[in-house]
Amino acid sequence: MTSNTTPEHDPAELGELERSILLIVWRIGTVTAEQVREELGRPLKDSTIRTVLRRLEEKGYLTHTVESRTFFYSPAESPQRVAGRAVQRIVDWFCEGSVEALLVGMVDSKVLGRAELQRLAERIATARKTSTPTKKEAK
Amino acid sequence: MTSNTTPEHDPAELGELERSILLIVWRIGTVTAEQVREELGRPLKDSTIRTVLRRLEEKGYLTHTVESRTFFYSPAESPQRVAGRAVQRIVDWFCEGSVEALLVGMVDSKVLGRAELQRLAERIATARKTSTPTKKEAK
DNA sequence: TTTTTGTGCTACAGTCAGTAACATTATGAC
DNA sequence: GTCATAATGTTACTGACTGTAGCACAAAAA
Repeated sequence: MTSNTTPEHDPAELGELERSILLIVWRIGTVTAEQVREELGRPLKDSTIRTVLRRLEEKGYLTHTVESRTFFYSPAESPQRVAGRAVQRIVDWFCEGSVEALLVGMVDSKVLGRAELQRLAERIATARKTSTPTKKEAK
Repeated sequence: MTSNTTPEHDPAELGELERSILLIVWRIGTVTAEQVREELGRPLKDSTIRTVLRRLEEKGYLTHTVESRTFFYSPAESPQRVAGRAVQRIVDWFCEGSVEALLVGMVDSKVLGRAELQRLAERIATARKTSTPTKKEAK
């Protein structure tokens, strides 16, 4: 089995608060704990926010840099990429690895219509690589 | 507020064992606890299996009928449908509701290639409605 | 009526997210 | 140099949920 240890973080394993905070970071781009606290509607203690930010980093969603003793957190990956992997997992678990089965399921459960699917596929297929270039490095 | 308890089960909130068992039910169609135990490789107590089956039913994944005191569990929904909703959730959470963004993300994170996407879209768009009609009743 | 077989309830340990207090340390003011 | 300030590091508690199972009870079979 070559011990395929590709734990890679697991998008669904996020709690409500974690997700809220992650969304904020994704929206704003780079933030401090204080900023996050202001953005969140809820009155949470400073340490709470920082704990969650740390956990998000441990889980691989964020990275941080230090600037004169202050932590600045940034996304480690674009939301789309995370979503993409999340979907991969769903495909593996529930569709026996078949993306097609998944797409069928999406149509089936009204997540998107057939026509829409085709239209999007078309658009994406012909799209330039200009979409969500999290990093501009060309491999 | 009218106690908006629309928990709707949450595909990602399944544990390992729960998922294993759910997969078995999906594969076989209708099973008894005993059958499940045999299918599972692991040596688990009977009560364990039944507890999990019950929880899966509570969560909405399974239903059961009783036949002369024996429980027969069946899927409440097709895996594809469940997967479809799971994806919907991902779209809502990570892609701000844009399925397109998700598809882009999938392409982006190599879950599927552009060409493949288009091919599948084509196929699905022109497919018969023959896919997984879990229930044919229209409510 | 005794045995068997299957279910109904209850429970306990482990993990994890939500939440936070308290200790520590680096900065800058005086 | 000392003190206050601001930020981080450490640790912890609670509740929910999953894995796992024991035990009492009822119905069917022997």
